[in-house]
Amino acid sequence: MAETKKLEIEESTIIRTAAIAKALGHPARIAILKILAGQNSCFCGDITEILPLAQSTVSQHLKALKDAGLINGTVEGVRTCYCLNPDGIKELNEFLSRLSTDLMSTCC
Amino acid sequence: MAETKKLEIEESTIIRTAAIAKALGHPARIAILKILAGQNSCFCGDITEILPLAQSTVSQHLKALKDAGLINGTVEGVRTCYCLNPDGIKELNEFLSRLSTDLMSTCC
DNA sequence: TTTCTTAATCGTAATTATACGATAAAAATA
DNA sequence: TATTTTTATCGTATAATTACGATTAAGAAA
Repeated sequence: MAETKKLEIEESTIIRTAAIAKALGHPARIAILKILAGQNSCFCGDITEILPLAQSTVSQHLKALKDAGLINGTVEGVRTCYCLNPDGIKELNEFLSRLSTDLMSTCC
Repeated sequence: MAETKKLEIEESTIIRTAAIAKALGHPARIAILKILAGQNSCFCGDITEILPLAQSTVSQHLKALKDAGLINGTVEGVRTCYCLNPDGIKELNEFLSRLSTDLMSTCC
C-alpha cells in the first residue's frame, strides 16, 4: 500500500515534470520566458515586435505558458500584462533540478 | 557585430534548450530516463514490461531520447543495451539549470 | 458616437507526435 | 537448417502542434 501510494505520487510528479518540460519545448516559448525575465512585465504586442511571429501565434504561445502555470496575465484595459509566475518558476526549478539530480547521481 | 554574434549564440542555446525540454516533454520518456537511471543498462523489452505501452511505441520513445542525445544504445547481439548518455545528461543539467537561474534571478 | 488599438479567438492548413499491429532483419538457439 | 527471440521499422490512424490571416470583443481616444 505504501508502495502503491509512492507510485502514484511518483507518477503525478512525472506527469507534472513532463508538462513543464513540454511548455519549455519550443524555442519561441523559451524566448518569451527570457523576455519576460528581462523586464518585470510585458504586453503581447511588445513580444510580437521582438519575435518573427504573428500576433496570433505569440498569443497562442502565451496561452500555453499560462496553462502550464509558468506565467501570469493580468488585463490592463485593452492590453494584457504578462509576467513570470513565481510559483510556476519555482516549480520549474524544483522539478527539473530534481530530475537532473536523479539522472546525474547514477550517471555522471 | 559583437551584438549579432551574441544573439546567434543565444539563439542556438535557446534552440538546444528547447530540444532537450521537448525530449523530456512526455511522461513515458521521463519514466524511461528514470528507469535507465535506476540500473546502468536496460533493454527495450524490459522497459516494455514496465510501461503500459507497446514495444514499437517504447522503441519510438527510445529513438526520440537517443536523437536528443540523452541516451546511448549499443547493440548486444539481438538486443540493444540502452543507458543514459553522461554528456547529454550533463548538457541537460547545464542548460536547464542555467534557464532556471536566469528566470529565478529576476522573478523570485 | 465613431474610430482606433490591443489581444483573444476562430477557422484553417500543414506538419509533427503518439500509438498500435504487422513485418523485417539479425542473432541466438534448437 | 529451422525456429525463436529481440528490436527496429513500416504502414496507418488519430490527435496535437504550429502557424497564419480574419474576426471579435473590449477599452481608449477622437
